[in-house]
Amino acid sequence: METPEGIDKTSFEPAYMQIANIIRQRIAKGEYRPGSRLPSESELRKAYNVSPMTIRRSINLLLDQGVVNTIQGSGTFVRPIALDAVAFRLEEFNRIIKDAEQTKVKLLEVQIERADDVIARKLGISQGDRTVLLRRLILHGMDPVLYHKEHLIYDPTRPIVEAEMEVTSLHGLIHGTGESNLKRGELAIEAIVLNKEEADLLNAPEMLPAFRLEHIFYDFYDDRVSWGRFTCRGDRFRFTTEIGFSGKT
Amino acid sequence: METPEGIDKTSFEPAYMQIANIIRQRIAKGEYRPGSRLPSESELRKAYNVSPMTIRRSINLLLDQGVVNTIQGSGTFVRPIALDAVAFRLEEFNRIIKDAEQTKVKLLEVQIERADDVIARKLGISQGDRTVLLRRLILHGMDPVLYHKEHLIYDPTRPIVEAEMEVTSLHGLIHGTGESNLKRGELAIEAIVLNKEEADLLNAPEMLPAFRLEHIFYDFYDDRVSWGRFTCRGDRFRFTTEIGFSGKT
DNA sequence: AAGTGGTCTAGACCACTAT
DNA sequence: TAGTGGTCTAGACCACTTT
Repeated sequence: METPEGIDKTSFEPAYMQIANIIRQRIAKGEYRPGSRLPSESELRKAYNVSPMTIRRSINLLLDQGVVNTIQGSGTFVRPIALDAVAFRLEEFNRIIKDAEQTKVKLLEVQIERADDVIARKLGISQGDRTVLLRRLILHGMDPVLYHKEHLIYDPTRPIVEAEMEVTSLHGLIHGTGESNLKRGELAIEAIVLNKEEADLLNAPEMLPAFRLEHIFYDFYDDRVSWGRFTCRGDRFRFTTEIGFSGKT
Repeated sequence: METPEGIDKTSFEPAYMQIANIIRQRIAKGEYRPGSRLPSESELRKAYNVSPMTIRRSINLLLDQGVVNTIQGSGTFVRPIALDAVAFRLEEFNRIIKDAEQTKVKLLEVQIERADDVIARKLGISQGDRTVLLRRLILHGMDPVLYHKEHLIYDPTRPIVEAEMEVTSLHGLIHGTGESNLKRGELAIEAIVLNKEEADLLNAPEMLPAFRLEHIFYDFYDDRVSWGRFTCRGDRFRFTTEIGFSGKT
C-alpha cells in the first residue's frame, strides 16, 4: 500500500504526467527495480486518488517511453535497459545548423547535369536524363562543417529557383516548416574517409574519417524527387544518446 | 463532413488504432496534405461514431508518432517531414547479433588490468586501480563482424565470472532480458578508421572506415560500472531509417 | 475465482484561438 | 462568442494470467 502521494491537481502539469514522472523517479531511485512488477493499476488508482483512465494514461506514457513493459493479466514491469531500444537522433546533427546567426549556407553550384549511371539508378531515371545538381557548404562562422551534394530530378514545369527553395531549402527540410510536397524519405549513415573534393571543401586532410548521411526523398506519387549526401568530419562530430532512468521527462 | 467510415468494432485491432491508421493512410494518399488542418475532433467523433476519449487516443497516437502537430484552440495539423525528427535505431546494429544460430561470441580475453590514464578518466577511478578487461569477437558464421573491448570496474565482492555474466552478457545487455543492476548508459557513435588491433581481428585492411560505438553504464548509485567500445567495419554496415508517411503502423 | 491489463462510453470542465 | 484541443471522471465490459 502506498502513502496517498500528493499530486497537485491545480498544477500546470497534468495529473497523468505527474504520476508518470513520480513512477519514473521511483525507478531511478531504485525503489522499483528493473525486472520487478509495479503496483497494479487499481492500487495506483487508490494511492493517487484518480480515475482508472488517468492511471492508464500514465502507464501508457511510460510504455511509449520504453520505461515499462506490460503483460496483460499479469502486470506492469520495469524494463531493464537494453541496447536494442537505443535511438540516435539527428537533432544532434542539426545543432550545427540550428545555431542560426553563426551558421551560413553557401551555394557553391546550381547546374543542369545529365544523369550518369549511379545517379540514374538512385533516382530511378534513365542515363542521360536531366537533373539539377546542387552543391552547398554549411559554414559555422568561417568554419566549413557540412558539405551537401544533391541531385534533383529536373522538372521543366518548375523553375530551378523554385525547386531549390521548396525541395531543398535546408531550413524547411530540417525543421519541417511550411507546406511540403515530400511524402517520405529514406536515410542512411555511412562511415567513410573524405575524398579529395570533400577534403578540400571541408578544409580537412584527405582520408580523414567522416560521416556521410545519404538521403532519398519521394513525393506523394511515390516518385523519387531527390538524392543527396551530407558529409561531415568525423573528428568534429559524434552521435550521442542516453538510455535508462534519468529521473526527468 | 465524412462518410461514416466503417471501423470494425468487433476487430482485434482496437478502434483508436484503426482510426489512427485510417488517418495516416489518408495522409499517405495525399487526402490530408502536410501543413493542412485535420477535421476537428468533434467532426471525427461523429464521422467514426465513437466517444471523445477514443478519438483523443487516436490523435495522441499520431502525435507520439510525429505524424501530426496540435495547437490548442486552433486545430490538428499534418506535420511536414523534417530531418530533425529522424532517429536511427540500434536494432539494425543488433540484427547482426539477433541472428542467433549463425552468431557466436568468442571471448578473446578476460584479465585483471591496472587502469591507465584514459581508462581511469572514463571510469572515474584512479590510475592504477584494478579493472576487468574483456575482449570479445562476435562472429557471423566464420566471419568476424563486431569487436568489443570493455573495461569493468573490478569489484572484489563479485567474482569475475558473475560480473561477466551479469553486466556484459551480450544477449542480456542487448535485448534487456532478466534483472539488471544498470540504471542508465551513455552512448556515442564515432566515425574512425581501423587501427591495427581492430583490423587484424576483423580480418580487414588497416585504415578501413569503421563505426565505433562507445558506451558507459551506470549503476543505481550513479557510479560508473563499465566503459567499452564496439567496432564494426564501415563497408559492411550502415545505419538506415525512414521518415514520412508510409501507410502502415 | 480473483486479479491483472486493455478498451470504451458519455458526459464534464478548462484553456486557448479565432472572429 | 463559438470552436478547438486537453484533461478527467466513474463507471462498464472484455481478455488474459495466476492460483
